[in-house]
Amino acid sequence: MKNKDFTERQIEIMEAATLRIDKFGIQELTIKNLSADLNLSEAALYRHFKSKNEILLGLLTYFILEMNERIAKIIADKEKQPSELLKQIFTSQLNTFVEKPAIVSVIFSEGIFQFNKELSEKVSAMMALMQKNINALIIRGQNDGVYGKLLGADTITTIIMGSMRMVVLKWKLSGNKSNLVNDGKNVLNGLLKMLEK
Amino acid sequence: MKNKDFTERQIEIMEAATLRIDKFGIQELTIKNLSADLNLSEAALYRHFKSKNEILLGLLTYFILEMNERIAKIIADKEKQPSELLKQIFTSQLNTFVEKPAIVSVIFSEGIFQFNKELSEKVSAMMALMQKNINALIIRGQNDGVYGKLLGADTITTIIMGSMRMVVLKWKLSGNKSNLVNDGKNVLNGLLKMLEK
DNA sequence: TATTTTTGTAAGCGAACACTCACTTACTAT
DNA sequence: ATAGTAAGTGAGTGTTCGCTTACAAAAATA
Repeated sequence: MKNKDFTERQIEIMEAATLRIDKFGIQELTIKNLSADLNLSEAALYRHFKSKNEILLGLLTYFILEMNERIAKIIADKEKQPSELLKQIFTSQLNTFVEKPAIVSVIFSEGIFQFNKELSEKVSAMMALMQKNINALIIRGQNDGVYGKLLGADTITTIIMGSMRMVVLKWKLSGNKSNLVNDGKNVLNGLLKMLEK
Repeated sequence: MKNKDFTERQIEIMEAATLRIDKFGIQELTIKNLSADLNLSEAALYRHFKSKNEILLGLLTYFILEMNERIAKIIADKEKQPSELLKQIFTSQLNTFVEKPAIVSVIFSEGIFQFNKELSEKVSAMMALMQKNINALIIRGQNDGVYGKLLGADTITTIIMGSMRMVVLKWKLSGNKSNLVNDGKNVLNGLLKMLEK
C-alpha cells in the first residue's frame, strides 16, 4: 500500500502539509509556506501535485485507505462480541491519533471544507464509513440480545460517535496533554455498560 | 439589549454577514461580497466596523449575549428536575440554531479561528460555559439520586455534549434538511432514560 | 442660515494568493 | 556520446484580499 498510489516525494509533501495544518491551522497552509518547509521552490510542488487541492485530497485519501484497512482487519473476526470489536476499533483509532496527531486537525476541519465539493465529500465518506461499521455492530448486538432495544441503532451510533469525537476534541483543546486512549476507553466502557444492562 | 451595543446599520451588516455565511460558507464572506449584498461601497463598511474581524467578533458577541440570557433564564428555576432543565436548554439551543443556521457555521468552525486569538477564545469560552452548566446539573441529579453514579459527572457531560454536537454536525452535513430539534430530542431523551436507569 | 458630524463614494494601495513559464540540472537508458 | 526524462528553479502572471485616502453629499446641530 505504501508506494502504490503515491511517490516518496508526494508522501513527504503530504506529511509536511499535515504537520503545518496541525501546528498553524489550515489557512497557514499556502504553497509558499509549504515549499519553504520543504526547502523547495513553489514551482517544484507543482511537479508532484497539480494543485493545492490535490495535496489536501491526497492527504485525506491516504488516511482513509489506511483507516479502511485497519478497521476491516478488526471487524473481520466474526467470533468476537460487538462490544469487544467496538473497543478494538476505537482503541486502534485513538492510538493512530496519538501517533499522528496532525491528522486530527485535518479531519476536524470539515467545517472548512463544507463548500469545497471534493474535499467535503471525502470527509463525509470517511464519517459515513465509520458510522456504517458501528451501526452494523450495534444492530448485531441488539439482535443477539446483548444491547437493549430501548434506543434505535442509529441513535446509539450517534451517541457513540459523538462522544468519541468529543473526547478527541477535548484532547486537542488540552494541547494533546490529556490521555486520549484512556479517556476514550473510559467513555466507551461507560456507554457500553449502560447499553448492555 | 437590542440596541445597547450596536447601531442599526451595524446590525444590518451583521445580519447580511450571517446570511452570507449560511448560504456560501465563511470563506465567501469578503468585504467586497458583503458590501455588494448591502448595496454599499466597500469603504462604507469601514464607517461601521473598524475591520472585518470586528464584524465576526460582533456576531459572536451578539450571539453569546443572547445565549447567556436564554440559558440563565432556564436554569434559574430551582424547582425543576435536572432532566427537565437539560431538555429545555437543548431544545432552546437547537431552536436557535434552526432560526439562525449561520451561527452554527461560525461556532462549529473553531479550526478556522485557530489563528485568531480573539475569535477562538470567544468560541472556547462559549463551550466552557455550556459544559459548566451541564456538569452542575448532572452533579445535582446524582446527589438527588436521579442519576446513577456508575459514570462520573465529567464523563456524562462529555457524552451529552458530544452527542448533541454530533446531531448538529449531521444536520449541517445534511444541508439543514434533517429535523434538528426532533433528532436532538430523541438522542437526549434516550441518554437521560439510560442515565435515570 | 451656518457649521459640524455622519455617512457615503471612487480610486487605488501593498500584500498575498495559486499557479505558469522558460529554462537548467542530474540521472538513466540506448 | 546522445537523447530522453524526472525534478528542480527564478521570475513572473493575473487576481483577490483587507483596508486607506481624498473628497462629497446629506443630516443633524447651532
